[in-house]
Amino acid sequence: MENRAIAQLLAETADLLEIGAGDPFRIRSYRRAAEAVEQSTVPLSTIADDPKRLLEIPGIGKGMVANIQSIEQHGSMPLRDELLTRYKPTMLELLKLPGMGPKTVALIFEATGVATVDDLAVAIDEGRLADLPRVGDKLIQKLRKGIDEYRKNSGRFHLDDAETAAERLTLYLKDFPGIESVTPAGSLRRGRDTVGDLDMLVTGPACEEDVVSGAVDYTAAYPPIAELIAKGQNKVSFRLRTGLQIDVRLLPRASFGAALQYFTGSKMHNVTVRQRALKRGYTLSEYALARLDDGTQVAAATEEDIYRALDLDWIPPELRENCGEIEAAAARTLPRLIEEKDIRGDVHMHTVATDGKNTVREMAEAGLAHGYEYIAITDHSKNLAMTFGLDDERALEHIRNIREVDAEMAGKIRVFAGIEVDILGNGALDLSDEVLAQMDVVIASVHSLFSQPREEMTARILRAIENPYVRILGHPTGRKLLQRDAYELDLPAILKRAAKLGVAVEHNADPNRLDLCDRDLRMAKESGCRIAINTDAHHVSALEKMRYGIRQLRRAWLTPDDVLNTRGAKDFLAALRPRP
DNA sequence: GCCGTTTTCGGCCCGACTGTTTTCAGTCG
Repeated sequence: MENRAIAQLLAETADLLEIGAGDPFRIRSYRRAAEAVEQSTVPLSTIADDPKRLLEIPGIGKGMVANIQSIEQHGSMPLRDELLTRYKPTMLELLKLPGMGPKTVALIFEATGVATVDDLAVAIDEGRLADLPRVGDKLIQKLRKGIDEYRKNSGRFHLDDAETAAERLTLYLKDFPGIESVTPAGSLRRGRDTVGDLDMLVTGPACEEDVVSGAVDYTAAYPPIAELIAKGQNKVSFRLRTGLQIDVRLLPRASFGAALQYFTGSKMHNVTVRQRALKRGYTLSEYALARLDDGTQVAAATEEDIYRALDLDWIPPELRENCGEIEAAAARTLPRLIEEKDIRGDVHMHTVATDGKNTVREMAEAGLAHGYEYIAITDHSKNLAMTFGLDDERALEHIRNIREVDAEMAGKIRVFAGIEVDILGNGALDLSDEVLAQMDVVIASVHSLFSQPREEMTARILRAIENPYVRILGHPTGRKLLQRDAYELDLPAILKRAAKLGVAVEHNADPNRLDLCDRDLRMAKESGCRIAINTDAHHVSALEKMRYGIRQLRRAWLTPDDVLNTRGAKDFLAALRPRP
């Protein structure tokens, strides 16, 4: 079974335990184990009969080894089976409704037998919840609304959309006298590939305790608010029409570092940091790190102060997932993560020759303006007819055009001639080897392979990268975030073969693709694969999207050495698979 | 159920807000 499926079963068990009012610490163990399994780069099915290796994973103990083995053998485990005799798996979707926690799910289920979202809607309409303790009109209205929302959207948002919403809100808030800074925290700051809601921290003289109510009122009056969810002393929560929920906290300057640390998370990172604080005789909250005995503040103004007081190096937000970053910060061995300024070339982009919006020259000038030393023009090949893809003849003409621009731009930026060549149904490529031989950069991309069985698609890709002219594998997972059309591929097998052949894998920085998630990127690195990041730009403005992809690389702990296009033009080409 | 610079038992993070209470439980992040 896939790691993701195993993790799903463990997380499900945690939810069921919670509905059954099980031991909270036991529940946490199941959650932690689910996360550990999900994040593991080793397919657990390959080591399920090796308890020693399973136990090496933090969060997996003896009990979980038995659970994982049972899942591998029977597709479930005793505890889950037992819980499912009492509860129904569909009850788990009820937990996703705002206002519905495990206690309420259990209460409603026991009183009315409601176990699905649809049942709940009917029960509300029939007034069957009216007599339940702790279920008043307000909660029923909230649930009714939550059901509508639940049916409408998936509830997560692309990074760029979240960032745009954050920027707009920032402009509004900064107009208020005494608000000095507005900072996104939460999963946006950690650079998750999608964000569920937006946490915004606001500080300045207007956020001091005695005057903050003015700024709170001003925040709650933000015109685009579609629904005000909560408004308290220093917190405002609301939803925009798009469905994006935003939580705004207004905090005094003196505790800003503690607040930023606290609200950046992740949850597990915070739990571990606070445990460390306790061991050292401190307690950590969103207001300060303080001594346990007399409450004296030790650090609060900046994140650096807080981490330092706990004998830790400052930890980049992208690493704060409790995946070893705290141990590394204690040992002073955090890596120097890759940054956007390390990238010296963008090596996948399109022009008017196919479905791009700008000319070769315009793309080159945009690359130059971006500070790049080189770009690669990689238009589509003919099989993607809807993009007016290039056949052999047009491809050769396109190369001549690119070489001309390259010559004109000499001394300023290099322009490589390339192609994004389509993989056909039998795994062959749709341009001749003679033409591919002329290209500096040949990207074989996983297109037009929808709804094929996993083995079939994997086999096609493996065959395609055997072609000696292929230097980069494009869209290696075919993933499109928030859509269901991602290919199900045997990624470990593909990465292993690509590493062997010297074929690099691309990481597409477009925020609705982000082809490789952080775990995939770690897997690529561990497989010995080379990685190239690019924007797949169809327009000059798309070069800006590089920053979103960089955050995924950072989340995977990658350094400049791990990424090919941190090298200069010559070294970049030399690091690709040698041409025949 | 996991874990160990107060180890094989006894711990396990912290606070705000809401709605339903008449002193607080449940949810959320």
